[in-house]
Amino acid sequence: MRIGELAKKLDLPTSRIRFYEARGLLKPGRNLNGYREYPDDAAATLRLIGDAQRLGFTLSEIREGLAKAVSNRPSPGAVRVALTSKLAIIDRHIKEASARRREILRLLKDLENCE
Amino acid sequence: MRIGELAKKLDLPTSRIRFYEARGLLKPGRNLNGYREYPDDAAATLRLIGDAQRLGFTLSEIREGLAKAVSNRPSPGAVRVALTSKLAIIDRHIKEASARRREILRLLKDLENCE
DNA sequence: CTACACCTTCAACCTAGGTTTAAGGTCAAG
DNA sequence: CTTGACCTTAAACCTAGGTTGAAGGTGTAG
Repeated sequence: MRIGELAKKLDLPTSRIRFYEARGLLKPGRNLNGYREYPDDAAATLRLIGDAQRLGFTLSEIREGLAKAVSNRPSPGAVRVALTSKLAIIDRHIKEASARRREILRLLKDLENCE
Repeated sequence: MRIGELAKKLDLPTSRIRFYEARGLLKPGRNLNGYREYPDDAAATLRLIGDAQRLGFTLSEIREGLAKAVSNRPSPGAVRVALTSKLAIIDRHIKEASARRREILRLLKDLENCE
């Protein structure tokens, strides 16, 4: 599959797919004419990248994860460590956002009292 | 007060204070020698900027808010609109983070079952 | 007079995650 | 042979929020 078809299938710009490759997340083969040739599972990899980003992983972290996944099949332990540390980050995130939320509610309440 | 003293008082680099000025958030006076001279309330303004950032406002939004605050005293209505729309953004944020959290917990559970 | 701390500006650099543009190669159809 | 769609690369540009460095002025103490 060439890059245009892959991009269309996943509805993302070709530039982003090349960008991920530049960041080391993908390593497509090449046709005789130099065109990138993607295996069928490239779509799944790209979806995985999107999912991981949504879970809060950076492209560097995803690159490392993918590298381990291809080399020596990731140990469930390593995956658990990664997920657990990300969970802690998200928890902190939620706590901070909740604090901001309370603060804004307080400000809105103050505002009511002075109108 | 000069920039160094102000920076020390708030424990932030002078570069950041100049950066905020470049973004239009501060407009200090100048001494005869060209040094920036800050009124006492500059510290409060800088704290306000920090608070607003923590509440999720961008520097542009804060600049607009400060501009309205000095020109024609912000109407409580305008402030409420700003806070309410920010509240909606934070709520969405929290919802998304919670969804990510659940997803990670699910993955961790799956991991337990396959160990 | 010399040090030294403090101040100035402007421009370059940084991370993160991309998009846009320029210049050019490939390939099938008409 | 030309046109158009598709592909290539490198480099520039973008937002957001800054930091860093170079080159030089100011002010005070010894």
